[in-house]
Amino acid sequence: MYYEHMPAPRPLPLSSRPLTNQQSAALSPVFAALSDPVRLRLFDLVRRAGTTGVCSCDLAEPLKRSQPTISHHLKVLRDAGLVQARREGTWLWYSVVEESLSSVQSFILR
Amino acid sequence: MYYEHMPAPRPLPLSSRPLTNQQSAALSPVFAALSDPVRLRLFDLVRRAGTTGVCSCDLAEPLKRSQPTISHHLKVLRDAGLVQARREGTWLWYSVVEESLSSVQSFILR
DNA sequence: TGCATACTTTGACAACCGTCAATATACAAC
DNA sequence: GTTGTATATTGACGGTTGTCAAAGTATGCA
Repeated sequence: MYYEHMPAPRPLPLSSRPLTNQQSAALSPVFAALSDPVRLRLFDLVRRAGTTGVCSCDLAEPLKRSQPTISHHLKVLRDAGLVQARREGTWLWYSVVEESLSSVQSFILR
Repeated sequence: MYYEHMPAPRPLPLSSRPLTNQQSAALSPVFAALSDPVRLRLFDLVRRAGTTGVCSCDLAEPLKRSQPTISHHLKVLRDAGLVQARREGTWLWYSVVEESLSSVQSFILR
């Protein structure tokens, strides 16, 4: 029940304090990692591979980029904490880090 | 009720098709607009101003950047469709574009 | 017309980014 | 060891980005 003299609920659950310098400095690299179209598709392909993961050698061809370029982009995604690699013999299996997008999600709903 | 010969439901609601070239090209500018720490705080400040909006002149001081730099960042956010400006006399009132983060949200839940 | 305020554009600079060829490293099999 | 495959690193290239000072544009007011 509502009383007119009470404040109306906010339409969005905005956080009570502005984003701090540290918060934005921690969050922006995640956005930066996803700011390149090739990396977006790369992340999507890795995510589709699920827990099994995907071999980096299978990523260069669909993205039409050289092997060093794919390796570079995977490093950016790794440094941002979005994907991880597990070695199995000669191969590296890439998979997404679960909950790695939670900071982005929190910012959207902030 | 489950039958063993039926496929188990996926743990995440992954889209059935990989991200296309066009989709990633449309999405990456939004991430790019949020890939700078100053712009993240800028967007946050504008969002806090709600439908009233905020005057650009009140944004330079808290972010410790020159007025042309703030103007540049606001243009990036505008070009990405994240914020909009409404003129009122000499002032420009900036406010967020509602639902502008829905594409990011869709990608996260993809 | 002139002046003041709010904001944008221009131009310049260093730093960073995406890309690839070449090279290097890691691992497996022989 | 050597050879082959998978991946990473280096180095270089043009292009982009964040920043500010300076100049330009737009609006309001006298």
